[in-house]
Amino acid sequence: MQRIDQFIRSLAVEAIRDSWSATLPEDQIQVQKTRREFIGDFTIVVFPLLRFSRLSPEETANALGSYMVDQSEMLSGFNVIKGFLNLLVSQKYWIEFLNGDLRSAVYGFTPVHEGSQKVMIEFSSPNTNKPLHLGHIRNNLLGYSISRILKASGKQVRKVNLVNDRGIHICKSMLAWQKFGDDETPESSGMKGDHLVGKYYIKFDQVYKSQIESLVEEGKTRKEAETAAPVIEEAREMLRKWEAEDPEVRALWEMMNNWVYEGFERTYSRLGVSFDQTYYESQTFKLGKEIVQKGVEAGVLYKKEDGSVWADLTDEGLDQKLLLRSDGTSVYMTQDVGTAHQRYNEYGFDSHIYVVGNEQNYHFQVLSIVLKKLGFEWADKLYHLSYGMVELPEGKMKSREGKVVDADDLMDEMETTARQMSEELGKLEDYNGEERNSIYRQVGMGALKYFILKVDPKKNMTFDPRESVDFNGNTGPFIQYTYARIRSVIRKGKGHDKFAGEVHLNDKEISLIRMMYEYPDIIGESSRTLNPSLIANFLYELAKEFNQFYHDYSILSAEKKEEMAMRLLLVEVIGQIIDSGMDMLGIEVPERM
RNA sequence: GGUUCCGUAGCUCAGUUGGACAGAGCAACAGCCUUCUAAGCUGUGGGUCGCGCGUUCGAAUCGCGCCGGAAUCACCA
Repeated sequence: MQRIDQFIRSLAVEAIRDSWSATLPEDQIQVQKTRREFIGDFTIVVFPLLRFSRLSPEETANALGSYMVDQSEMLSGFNVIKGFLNLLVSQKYWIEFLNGDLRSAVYGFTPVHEGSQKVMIEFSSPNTNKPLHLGHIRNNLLGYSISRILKASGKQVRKVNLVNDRGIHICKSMLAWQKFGDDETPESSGMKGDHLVGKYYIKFDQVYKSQIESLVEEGKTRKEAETAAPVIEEAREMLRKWEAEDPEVRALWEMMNNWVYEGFERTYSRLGVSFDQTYYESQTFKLGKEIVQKGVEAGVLYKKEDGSVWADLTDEGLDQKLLLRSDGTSVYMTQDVGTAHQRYNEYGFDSHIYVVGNEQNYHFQVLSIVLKKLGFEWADKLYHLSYGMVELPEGKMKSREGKVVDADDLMDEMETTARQMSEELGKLEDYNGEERNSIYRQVGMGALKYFILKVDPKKNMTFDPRESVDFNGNTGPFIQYTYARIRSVIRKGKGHDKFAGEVHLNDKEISLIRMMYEYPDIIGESSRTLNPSLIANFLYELAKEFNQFYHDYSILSAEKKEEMAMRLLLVEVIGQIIDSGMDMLGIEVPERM
């Protein structure tokens, strides 16, 4: 069915040509939806047209309005307030739209086919020395949701994870376990593997700090003490052994990493995220060296006397960036050059998104420039989705001080709150334990996910635990509740939903249809800007509008049969959109709650 | 200091390409369940959109300059 806003644009162009002999492109016509406080569906702003009409704003709007309403039966009327022409769309159009496009289960979605654009998206990217925390949750939820949104807008999406499984930080946990662990394992301690390893990471830090203090007391400067503390020297030694593939160190490393992976797997599965492919840094950290060497030969990079390789970025307003250490080993940047190259060759992406916090803005800025310098024409296909930090009401999270919100604990807490709330309301008493638990899980996770995804990714956000467990207002459970209400009505209205199209829509009904009319644009915009919050806020508005409708009008005891059938259809498609929209946020919706 | 990002109600956040008196939720107060799920709905109060200048018929939105905050500028990742 023809998009009515497009139609309005082209009709307006026609009107302007006929009335004032001016030809202008359609995108010059400003069409917006009419604000709530005025009567109408779409509004044309006529101020920009005054130079063609050479009339007052009111006269221009009136002339345009009467021409357009005369010409088309899709428009049923208009009114003019100041320089704004408010157009009414005919009942017929909205009814056909409801009975046509909106019925489709894939309304708003663009199908993916073989030739569709290929997008690779990297997210999560955890370190294997400690469990996941709130910051990782934002990363994972964003990455996963964006992958869903891209898919919905017709992209072939490949989700990848890059696990940072090697380096000095891992050695710290390993060393502390070796020294103080007494062969403790996840089995023997009953701890989740990632938490167990994290415990030794903290243990290392405590010992390290106390050693620094002793050295400072002995008269060393803090800086000296930080490099000379015995325990850090041991960790460095362990890293050297790791690099030299010392069998003992490698065995320990593998054992502890596997504990972590098992723990991560549980956290991921609970979060509902998954990957098509997982890369491990231990397998990719040497990549990029050859490319950098070629860059030196080609003269776009330069080598210092000590053998280290650098990129000179002063042309770009930046400084020098190291790409290979003097001992010939790679740094993070080198590795990313290598993995990007490898991924492009293997997958041939049209775009590659890195979901990484804004603390790495500089890194990705440099990465693009370096790749461009090296002559890769796909350098501009890389996109850093830079999201803001998650802060607590009392300030920043500090992982070494234990001032973090642990991912697993948080999920537990959300589910517990959902359980308490539900038990208080007592709505699921005829469900068995398993069914109830499933709903507590859905609601708890829905609250958490929505709370995080409703915020614009690029902004820093404050996570207030008190606020996050509030399930009223602009929250995931509010939308889930709306869905459950809808499903309940649908179940009761079965058999009364044969809608023929002979009906008069009231303002609330039109308003709902008009909101759903926008859904494809919302998906498009959120895909273009990689911003799930647009969908979250759209769903909230829709749910709120539905709840008002639900309060003001009866569906199952509508006056006429045809009206009831229309309302059942209307409500069903609202439910479908809530379902498909929440699915893009990675949130499940319950039949009951 | 350089670069990037942010500054909207007491708090948390919306506000597509500039458009009609700046919107929600939470918190506070007052109402609405013998009727489709009250995790809902309705109402009241609450703002110099950080400040100033400029562009424009029109600026929370665009430009410049300040003020305030965040991140980053390692032979760490």
